Amino acid sequence: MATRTDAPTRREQILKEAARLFAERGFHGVGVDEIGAAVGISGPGLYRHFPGKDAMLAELLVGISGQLLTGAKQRLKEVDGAAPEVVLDSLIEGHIDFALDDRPLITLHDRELDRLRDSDRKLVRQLQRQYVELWVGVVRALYPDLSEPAARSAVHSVFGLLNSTPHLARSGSLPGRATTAALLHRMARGAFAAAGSA
Amino acid sequence: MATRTDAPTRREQILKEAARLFAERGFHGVGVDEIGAAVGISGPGLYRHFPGKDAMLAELLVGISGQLLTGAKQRLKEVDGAAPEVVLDSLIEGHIDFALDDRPLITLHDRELDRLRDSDRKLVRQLQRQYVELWVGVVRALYPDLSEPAARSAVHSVFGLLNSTPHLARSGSLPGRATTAALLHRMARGAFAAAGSA
DNA sequence: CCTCCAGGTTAACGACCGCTAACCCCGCTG
DNA sequence: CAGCGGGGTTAGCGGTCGTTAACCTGGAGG
Repeated sequence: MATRTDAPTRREQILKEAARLFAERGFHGVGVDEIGAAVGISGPGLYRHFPGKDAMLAELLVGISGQLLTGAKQRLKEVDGAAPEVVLDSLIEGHIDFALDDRPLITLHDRELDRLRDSDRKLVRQLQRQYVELWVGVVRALYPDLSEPAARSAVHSVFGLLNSTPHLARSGSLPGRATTAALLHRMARGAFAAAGSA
Repeated sequence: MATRTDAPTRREQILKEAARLFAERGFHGVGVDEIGAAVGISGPGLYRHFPGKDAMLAELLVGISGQLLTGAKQRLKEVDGAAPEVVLDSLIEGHIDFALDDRPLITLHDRELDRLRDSDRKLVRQLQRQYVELWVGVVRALYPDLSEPAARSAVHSVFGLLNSTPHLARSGSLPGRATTAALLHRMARGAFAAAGSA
């Protein structure tokens, strides 16, 4: 993992603030002036960096889906040949890291997809589908009795479980990141195990 | 359960269609004209039934939260004194029924809360909190080793799991309502069990 | 038969929002 | 030092949206 140390570019600032605002108030609920104000410039100045408001959302959603997918592929390669439990644990860990570190993006990811242009939406959906199918393969390797539709449903449901992190913030004082991550990990494993014992 | 057989009133039609549209395109993404068109009247005719667009959303969200809470209380009364497993199963069953039968409402429920007036939002949050606390009590009765914050996190996460039903529709042809419900139920139990074995 | 009202209609207003136009400033570079 | 381009600014246009105003209509009640 090549951790960035240099200062974020203006584009990156904008994307980050836009993600936060979109997650908080919805795509249509945020004006370009607010996004500009959040990075210290005002309104139309954004158009020096993006062709339009839609483009920001598109770049965010494509970026998320791509990151999730390539991260998962990377992890699959790293643990290549290991037992299915190990592979699944790695996938779960990766998803939890993402859900805990980029909550606004996780929120956007399944909330604002329909606000995209057709071509962008197709791309995002394709990336998402690949990500899901990757999980489905691993889950079925671990629980061969699970039918493919059932495995797919189970994967989607576990995503729902892991992506609940934004709600955890609001509720009572989460007891430290590591503890929360461990709890989520256990629950995901437990959910899959229960799904597998048809 | 007193099942309704009489025709739905116009108000109810409007609420139903508004829920569907809000879930599909977001509160700000739907115009009053579209809501009107969905029930066969046009635009400002809605104002004979609601004081404004916000009021529709408010009534929907308050309604959902209230229904979930009173339904759960009802179930608690029905199985009063039973073993904790039985009580939890009943809660899970109720939530799954709701998630499968009223997907648009489930979607709205955690997506558009911030679009409400302060007073309405407070009310909804209070109802939601009561619902959560009711679950937390049952979960902790069944898994006494679980700390209260952990139990609360677990409950929120299982809600995320159960509320993933809208995503199941999009993906592959869910194999019948009963099968899906059974799968979700098993997974929820498995997730709680895994959370409980700290 | 007249009245009235619930429940519609269309027209239009005012606010807001995304985006463009026109202009400006400043730090490079030849 | 001239020029120029990246990255800002403000003013304003065009369209959309929520809401109100004014008007209409069919059926129930006295």
